Amino acid sequence: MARPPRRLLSHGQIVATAIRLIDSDGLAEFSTRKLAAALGVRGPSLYNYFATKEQILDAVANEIIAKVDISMLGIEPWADALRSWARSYRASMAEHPNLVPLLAVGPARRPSALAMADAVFGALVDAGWPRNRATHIGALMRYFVTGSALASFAGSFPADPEVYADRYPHLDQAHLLTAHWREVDEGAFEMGLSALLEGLQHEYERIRACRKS
Amino acid sequence: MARPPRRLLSHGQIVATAIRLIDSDGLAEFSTRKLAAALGVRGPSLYNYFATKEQILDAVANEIIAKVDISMLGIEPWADALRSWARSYRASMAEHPNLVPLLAVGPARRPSALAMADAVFGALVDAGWPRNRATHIGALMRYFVTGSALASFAGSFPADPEVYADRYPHLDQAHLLTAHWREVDEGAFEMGLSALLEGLQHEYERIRACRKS
DNA sequence: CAGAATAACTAACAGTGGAAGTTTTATGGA
DNA sequence: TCCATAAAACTTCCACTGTTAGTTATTCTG
Repeated sequence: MARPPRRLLSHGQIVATAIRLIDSDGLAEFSTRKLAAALGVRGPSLYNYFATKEQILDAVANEIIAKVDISMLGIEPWADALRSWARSYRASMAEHPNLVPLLAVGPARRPSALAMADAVFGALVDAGWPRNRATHIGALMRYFVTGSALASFAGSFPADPEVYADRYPHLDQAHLLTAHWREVDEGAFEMGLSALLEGLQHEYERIRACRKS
Repeated sequence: MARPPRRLLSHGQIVATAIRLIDSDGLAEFSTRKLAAALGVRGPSLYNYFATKEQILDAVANEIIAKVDISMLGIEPWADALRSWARSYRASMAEHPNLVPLLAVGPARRPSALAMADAVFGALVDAGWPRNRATHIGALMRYFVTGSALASFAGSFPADPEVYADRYPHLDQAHLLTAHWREVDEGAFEMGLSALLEGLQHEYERIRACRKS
């Protein structure tokens, strides 16, 4: 086929199909040829739209992060806002577990990730956090949220009781974890989020007390 | 070359060389042929020692986690022990940033990771935490530590000030982050760790208060 | 001392990301 | 209206990947 009457593809279409393929088959199975086939086209045609496979994946990551709700930042009190944002952030990644490894490598030059970092940092500074502390909080929240989305904790334990016998005396019930991994992961996330925010709240009050004196 | 007088390789040697290669060239560049070449051997010979590339990487992950210090667990007070363990855990991964993605996917069947989970869980239960709470704490600590090791927060911001102009008003200083990424990441980790442990300490006291009444 | 197991090898497979060059179409300027 | 150019698909090709199959020579075992 030579040049068709009209463009057969679009950036948005390619990204959407890539997300669908990665969701269903995993990141390791994802290739440019399979993506092209799913779009009804041959492999190299994709290079008319993206220069490299990496750029396609970058656009995918950008798309996912763009769906994180950041509207509460700067509006609700900082700790409440941080809690809601963290939940939305985690939920967005949990919808696409296969591409969390992509999302975990940082803002890079992705607009949506930079916009999110900007909103978080701005909300914290406006709330009275010193700038260096606000930077730390942005970082540590990302650590926690991406860590919690990256891989299931509960689901990664072997379901076979034999594994634990004798060798790991405290893990005698661990083989039951896989059955409830969703609740365990969610519970751990919520417990960690509450602990983190409680600790930060105390630090905030200590800093305010110092300022006033 | 036919069968040599003596085995040319060993599991330990293969794993050590794999770690060296991944540290220097990255996970994406790592291939069985390159590993074999570094060992003075042709590609398929590795399959006399490991059934798949994945098993080699699994052995690599096991080796790294085996170096995490867990000796304080069950000896020091639980919160102190958790702090020291988390630092050692993070330090072990930070020495090999290129293979953190491997380590992040959970205990699987790796002996060293299961031993670590066993020690953490045991220490918490012995300290009086309810078992389901101890499970959550083990999970959320792993979330935070792997998240903090997975990718530099500070180092992932573009160093080019142009990127931030106008679009991201609060990030006007973000281009300076890359220069100090080590301190920023370390500071964020320590701040998060302290906040997390402070929050958990409060929760612990609340639970103890309930028990006594 | 015969034969089995071992540990290296070469050759080959299907699949990968990507580059080069080809062909046809749409479009903008004279 | 005609033509040059750029666009967007194509085919072909390359080096590389993980892995399997089959070969060969050596060592170990009965």
